[in-house]
Amino acid sequence: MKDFITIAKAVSDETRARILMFLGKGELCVCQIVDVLGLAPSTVSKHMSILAQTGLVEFRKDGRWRYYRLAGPEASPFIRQALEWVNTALEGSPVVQEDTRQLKKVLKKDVKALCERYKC
Amino acid sequence: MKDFITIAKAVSDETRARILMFLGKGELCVCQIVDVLGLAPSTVSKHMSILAQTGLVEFRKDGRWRYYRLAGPEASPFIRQALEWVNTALEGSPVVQEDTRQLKKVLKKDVKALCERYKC
DNA sequence: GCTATACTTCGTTACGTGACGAATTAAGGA
DNA sequence: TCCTTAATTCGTCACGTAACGAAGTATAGC
Repeated sequence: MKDFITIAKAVSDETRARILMFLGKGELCVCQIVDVLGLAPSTVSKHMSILAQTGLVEFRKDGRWRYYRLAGPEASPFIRQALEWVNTALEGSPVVQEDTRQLKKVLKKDVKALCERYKC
Repeated sequence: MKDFITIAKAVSDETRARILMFLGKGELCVCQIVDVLGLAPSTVSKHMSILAQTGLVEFRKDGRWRYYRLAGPEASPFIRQALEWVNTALEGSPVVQEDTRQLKKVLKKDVKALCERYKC
């Protein structure tokens, strides 16, 4: 029960649902996610740690970067079911479409260029 | 998106998830649900109105009683998918099993007898 | 080692939400 | 008509949570 509630709460935040949708297109580092969402890095980091703790996403470290991706086929069936539900419910949603557009822009940028935000 | 978040939030409360599980056994009036959960009628009423507003449950009025049931086949596909997800995730859960036991006791009682609570 | 930088953790603030009892509404029955 | 009662609505309180910036951690490059 506890696991279910944790996953359901993780999914029921709009920002996290958006992240799950555009993360379906491929793995991203935190600074790319920050750029798509337009939120503070600390906020995004918190969201990613919540998603990772539930098992909905996984990550790999590469130097200073941390790349997040959706949980793979080895994840528990009901994690998979949750991801499928989110996907079914949200594909075609205007918010998700706009995020997809934004993601394309972000992917064109050099990863290094993204980090100018930290120089402020 | 908004609909999805509303439904996900509705489902991500433990009390409401429990209600959805034992409501699968058949329709119940509010006072029966109150008796299974052991919560205040006002609290249960609020939960039911949240569930009804999302479309996860429906109700019919019969005199002073209001009978709630799970959404039927005519509900939107992704409401159905949500209910299936909850069911898959929670069937066999100890909390749900205990509620099922409690429900059996409640169903043995006369509906009138349940309402003694209001006389206190 | 030092600096820069990608990310996380911490502390604060504002807002959302679940619990309850009291008051209100609606429907039977005397 | 008045009373009882099933259920809801309202007001309040405590707690959870999402946002941010500041501070801390870890890794790459000089």
